[in-house]
Amino acid sequence: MTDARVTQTSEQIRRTALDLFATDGYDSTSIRDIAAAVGIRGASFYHHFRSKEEILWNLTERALGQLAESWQRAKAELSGDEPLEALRAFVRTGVVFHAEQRTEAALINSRLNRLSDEHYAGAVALRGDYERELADIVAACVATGRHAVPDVRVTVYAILQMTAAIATWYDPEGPTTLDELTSIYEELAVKMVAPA
Amino acid sequence: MTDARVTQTSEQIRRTALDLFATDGYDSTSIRDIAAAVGIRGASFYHHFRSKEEILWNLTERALGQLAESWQRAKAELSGDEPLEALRAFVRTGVVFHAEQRTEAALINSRLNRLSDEHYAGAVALRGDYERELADIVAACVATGRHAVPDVRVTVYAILQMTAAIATWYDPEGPTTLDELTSIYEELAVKMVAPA
DNA sequence: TCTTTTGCCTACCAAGTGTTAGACTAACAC
DNA sequence: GTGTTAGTCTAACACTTGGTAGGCAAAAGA
Repeated sequence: MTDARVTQTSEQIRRTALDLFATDGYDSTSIRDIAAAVGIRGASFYHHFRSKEEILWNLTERALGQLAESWQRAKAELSGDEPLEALRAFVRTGVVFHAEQRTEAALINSRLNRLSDEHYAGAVALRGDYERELADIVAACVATGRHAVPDVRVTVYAILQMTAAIATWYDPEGPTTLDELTSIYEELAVKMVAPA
Repeated sequence: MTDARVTQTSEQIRRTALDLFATDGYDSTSIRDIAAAVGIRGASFYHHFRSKEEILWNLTERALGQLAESWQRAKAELSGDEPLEALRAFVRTGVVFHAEQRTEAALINSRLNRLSDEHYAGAVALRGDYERELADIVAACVATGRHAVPDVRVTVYAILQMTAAIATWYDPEGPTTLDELTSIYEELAVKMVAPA
């Protein structure tokens, strides 16, 4: 058994654990809960993962990777270097991720501190990379002179977190479609960097 | 022992529990953890509270009450009925609350779902009242014709949640003072309702 | 003074926790 | 066929969980 191993069962465990962690929280989800939902016994879980923390990290790393990757893809498709377009694209991918991958988002937006020290540091670093992307964009917007912001750092947090919160309330069956949601958020973000 | 009872020890238990819930989470804080931090044994906790859930609800209700109350106070001091001033005041009190009462904020911004069904419903109702206050303000802004917003409901969530998130990152020792923070957020919120 | 209440204690309970040991079966490699 | 591996199982370990029973000392009320 290696870490990278991906079998049918281990993948099913991952999916199930992700769901349960997102719904009930990491602490109140037991190995036996996960195993039962997959149709095996608790002990068999340990054939696929070394510990409960390992699967948490495994899922967290994946989720952070997906978020970063979706932004990198969008970034690559960006033509020209108009920073406002980058801002729009960044917000768009953020909204889509948090609305579509709500369980993954719930994981990375909440208790990272259940991870071991190294893994926690790793997660914080990955999240920091992502945050820095937005900080650079906002700074570039301001640098054009055509936009202004009361404080770059705080504005970045505000944009990041109003986006992240989508995962906690968005309902695909609700009154707002994903398309509407992305354009609403794009507009809000653009307004936030509007000249004073 | 009644619910409303407030003694020295029970107050100390409340404070300690609030801290531990905010730091470690409700699930991973045991009655014995709380008791030990207060200097009593686990069993003595039950002299002051009927159950673990009771103290969670007790703290949650207080925190929601404090938030609502601080807004009601600010609202009462509002002169004139310029809705933009109300928006500024609402954001201001929200920022101050989430920056100063970070532990209380952490409690109400996370797992309300550990509450019993009735208490959960109560908490959601209280939060709903608070949210509706902002919704009314934003709607009033739009109604003047001098402001516009892509979508009232979503904008309300965005403002509410960028504010709530302050509790997770704000550091009083950090580079931004509370005064600066409030004016940054006021400005951001005002921009968000700027005419399109 | 006697009685009640307050506030804490020790000791316990039943259930659940993450995790390990060791055995078994089925499939695959040679 | 033989050896190895994957994947599961039962059983257990040591410990923690929320909560209870009942007792004991000090204070308060009569």
